[in-house]
Amino acid sequence: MEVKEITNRDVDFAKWYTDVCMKADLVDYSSVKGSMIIRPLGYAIWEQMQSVLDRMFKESGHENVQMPMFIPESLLNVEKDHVDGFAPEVAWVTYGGNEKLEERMCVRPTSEVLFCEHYKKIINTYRDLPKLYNQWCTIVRWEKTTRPFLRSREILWQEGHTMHATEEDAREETLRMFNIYKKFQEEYLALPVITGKKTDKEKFAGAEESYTIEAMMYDGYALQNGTSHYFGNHFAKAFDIKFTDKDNTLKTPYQTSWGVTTRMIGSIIMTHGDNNGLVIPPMIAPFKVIVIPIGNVDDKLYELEDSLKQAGITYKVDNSNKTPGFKFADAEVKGYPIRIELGARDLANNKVTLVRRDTLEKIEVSYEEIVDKVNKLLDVIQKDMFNKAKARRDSMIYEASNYEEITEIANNKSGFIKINWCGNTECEDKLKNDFGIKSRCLIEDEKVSGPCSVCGKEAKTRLYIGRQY
RNA sequence: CGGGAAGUGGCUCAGCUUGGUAGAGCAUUUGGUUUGGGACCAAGGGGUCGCAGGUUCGAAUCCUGUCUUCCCGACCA
Repeated sequence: MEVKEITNRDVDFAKWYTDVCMKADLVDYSSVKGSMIIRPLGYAIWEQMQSVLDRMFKESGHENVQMPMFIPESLLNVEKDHVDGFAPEVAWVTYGGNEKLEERMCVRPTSEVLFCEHYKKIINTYRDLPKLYNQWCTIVRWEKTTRPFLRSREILWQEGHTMHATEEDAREETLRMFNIYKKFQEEYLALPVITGKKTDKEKFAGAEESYTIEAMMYDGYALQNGTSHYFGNHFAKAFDIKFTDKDNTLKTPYQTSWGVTTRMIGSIIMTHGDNNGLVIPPMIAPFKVIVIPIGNVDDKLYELEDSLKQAGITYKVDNSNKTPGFKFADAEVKGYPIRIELGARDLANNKVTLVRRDTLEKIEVSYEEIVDKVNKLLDVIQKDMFNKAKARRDSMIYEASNYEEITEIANNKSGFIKINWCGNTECEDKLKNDFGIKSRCLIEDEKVSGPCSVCGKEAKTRLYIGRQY
């Protein structure tokens, strides 16, 4: 075991990020570009995310299924916008063994068409609706530039695909899942996310409306952390999915899809991490506590383990023969929310030392009150992490009412900018060409006052813009 | 996919210019001493130099191709 130096976060943020991924043992590279090996700690974090989200999905009536990983070319081609959006980045299978396939198949980049093909078979009457399916799987998108968790070719995710009898139901579902994502990321991941509708230019290929969860990283860049799409009945029409409604007429159902990926792990790293390494929010931490025995304290250690188990607090013990200093540093790199220093010297006075990972504050408590203090501290850490991230995010949101102001901010600051927008794609293109800045999402709860901050024509809406990963 | 940099024990790197058959630190193993912020002593093990061709009597070193990683850009979750 080795704990290595981490690049300073403020000197080289990109390198710092990679260092944390590698040195906290979250991932490793494989021999295939963009296909990451997710190591035990990284995967354990994903499993935590999965278990919470899966419960939320099931509580809201969804069922898990598993779809094939291959999509015949002709099936992918059924919906035009969809193909156009994904064709450039799909991987193709052309041989089965030694035989060339009659029709090539892509490895799913997303599974809309597979669900539609299946829904066509199983949806006949309004009694079959809604269909609320989800699957946990991997998808493949042949990205050119890849980075651990942020952009890979093989992506571990969850995709929900639902069919509804009415537009209202489908729209409601789109927002329901959008809100579940938002709640999950705020409450569990301690990410102060910005949420809203995507502009037409930025919405999902084939969708009528896309809602996005945008997190702001430490460096002010945005990371799109989840999306929920309302499809209307585009796909249903393209796939000729029909059902007999109560009024005995044939109708086309309405569809949604929504997904989040292991990219959320990247968000946690880049939002909460510091120069000592990873900081995992307690609610999602696979192990809430790391116990570091110092000297011979075996009796008390077994006792402590029993109390932690009884209290349902997940923990690890570092029993290696490294020096305490080494173990402290290692515990910090890996981001355990609380470290318990169980030392002979403290115990002689009936004390132990708790150390918060988020603030590195050391707290002396009596041996008897450990479990109680740990439980309270976990709550405090979770809240403090959210508030700290929110304060930082808020301090990096700017306002611009005209193009000079946008230019000034874009050239000198990092973060999101709120602007007025006329609704034309040309203005988005201009921002992208001039500054590499893209629309994040519409701001629907703010009134427009003044002209479009880009072109000066009449503004229709408020808009968040910002650079992204 | 364009521009740049780099691939040598597990890790970080030296050696390459001027070809002669691989070296350091850390990690690791064993024994011992240690233990409250990245321990110490001693003795070991481990690589044919990303991969594939080529030049040569001889290639880590020169040439070509390719793969991977990092940075910048374009594209995208």
